[in-house]
Amino acid sequence: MAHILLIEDNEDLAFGLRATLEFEGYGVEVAGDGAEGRKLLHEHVPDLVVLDLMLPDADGLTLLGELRNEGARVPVLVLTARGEESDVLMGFDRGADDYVTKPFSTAELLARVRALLRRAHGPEVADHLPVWRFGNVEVNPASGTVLRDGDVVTLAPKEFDLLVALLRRDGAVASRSELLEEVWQYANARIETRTVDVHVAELRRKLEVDPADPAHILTVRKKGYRLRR
Amino acid sequence: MAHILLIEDNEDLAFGLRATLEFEGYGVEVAGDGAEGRKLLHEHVPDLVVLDLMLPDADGLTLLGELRNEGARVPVLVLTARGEESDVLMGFDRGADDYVTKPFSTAELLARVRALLRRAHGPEVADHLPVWRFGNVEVNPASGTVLRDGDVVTLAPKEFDLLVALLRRDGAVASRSELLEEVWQYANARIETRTVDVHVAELRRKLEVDPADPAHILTVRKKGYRLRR
DNA sequence: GAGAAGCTTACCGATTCCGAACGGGTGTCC
DNA sequence: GGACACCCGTTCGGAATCGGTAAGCTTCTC
Repeated sequence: MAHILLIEDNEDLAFGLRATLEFEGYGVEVAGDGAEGRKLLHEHVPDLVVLDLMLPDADGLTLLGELRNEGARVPVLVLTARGEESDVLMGFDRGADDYVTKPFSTAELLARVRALLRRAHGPEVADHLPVWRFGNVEVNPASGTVLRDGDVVTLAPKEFDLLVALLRRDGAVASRSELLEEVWQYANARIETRTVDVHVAELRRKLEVDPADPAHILTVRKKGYRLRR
Repeated sequence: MAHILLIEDNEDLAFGLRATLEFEGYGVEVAGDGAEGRKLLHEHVPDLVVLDLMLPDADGLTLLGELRNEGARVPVLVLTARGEESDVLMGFDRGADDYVTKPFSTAELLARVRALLRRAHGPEVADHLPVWRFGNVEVNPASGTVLRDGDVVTLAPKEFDLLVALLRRDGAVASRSELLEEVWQYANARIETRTVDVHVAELRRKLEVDPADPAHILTVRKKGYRLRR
């Protein structure tokens, strides 16, 4: 999993970007100002830095200059407001690898993130784990997040593991004992428990349009459960 | 295709297991004793080993111990007779990944084979089950679904298992007692029940164009039933 | 100590199963 | 060809099984 350090003082924007990047399967750390960013950079070098130039304290350009003076080769993607072209040029001078001007689309940002990661690390880092979709649900195994109609759905850990176990079957039936072994780490499970059923019910409640008549999380009588895309 | 090495000294059982596994789409090699198993293991490392603990010569446990001492990481599924739990525990000590106790059902063995392969190689190796067709019917054992003219047909569990049992015969006749043992797990089936007939009738009703004059699910008088593709 | 997560229990409705019974079909023997 | 024995198809209803779910308990975390 590729790790991204996001240095952004606007809390709302930081929150949204973190969610977006995490959902795409990146590990994300957020720094609220230049000082914190500097600290995190020295703790753990990420695979990519997303840096807002308009920071309150030290300001992003200074940080960028420091980084390059220290010889750090981590790719940096700069966020800047439109009409600050002088800033942008200065950013390139000091070693930014790419930039996007606000307001930008999520798709554009992600495309540039992927491009930078691929340039720096090759496709294996940029093209991370797949995102699974079924119906109106998107599941991101790398970040552990699930979206339904674009909204985050909170799943308990076991629920998430169960969902992934079903997804990994790619439509094949998963028996209760297989699931108990895979998700619950039971050894050689004989089924005298309804645990799986109860958790499946909770998944349906959270993810199905009509939990009583599920369209995707299906029961195969006498055999187990399977997930239809 | 996943390759399985079967180490089993009972010829009848070995024959049956080989047929079952091959029919499921696995490549199967059979060793009749521990020495031969050792030889085949060194010639070509399989994706999975199915090992009967009760071998005549060296005995399975020794072989298993040797395997692990050599650092081989191939998953091993152990077959053992019921009531040999001490053997089983020793098996786990020496590195068996799972076990089934005899007598076991075909379905259970296959489920555990799939589970082990999935654990070791991921779903792409485990779940490449074939789809069977006859007439306008398509049977997908992985997802437990049956299509007729492209539409889903709902089969009861016993009906589905019966259909699979007939398909497994690949056109050969299956006697009522064989079917009772395979699908119904009757011990030594004497036929004083019409159960098989009733379920065959239901299959015909759901799958045949003209149930009264079946084109595929055929009666062989005095012998049993067979499925013509 | 409040809340969340996870598991078990218990109950209900629905499906499935299977024996019993009957009737139709088939082969055989005279 | 006719009668008979046997084999198979089919229907039916009670009983067993299976899965959904609510409720409550325990454990763990913050």
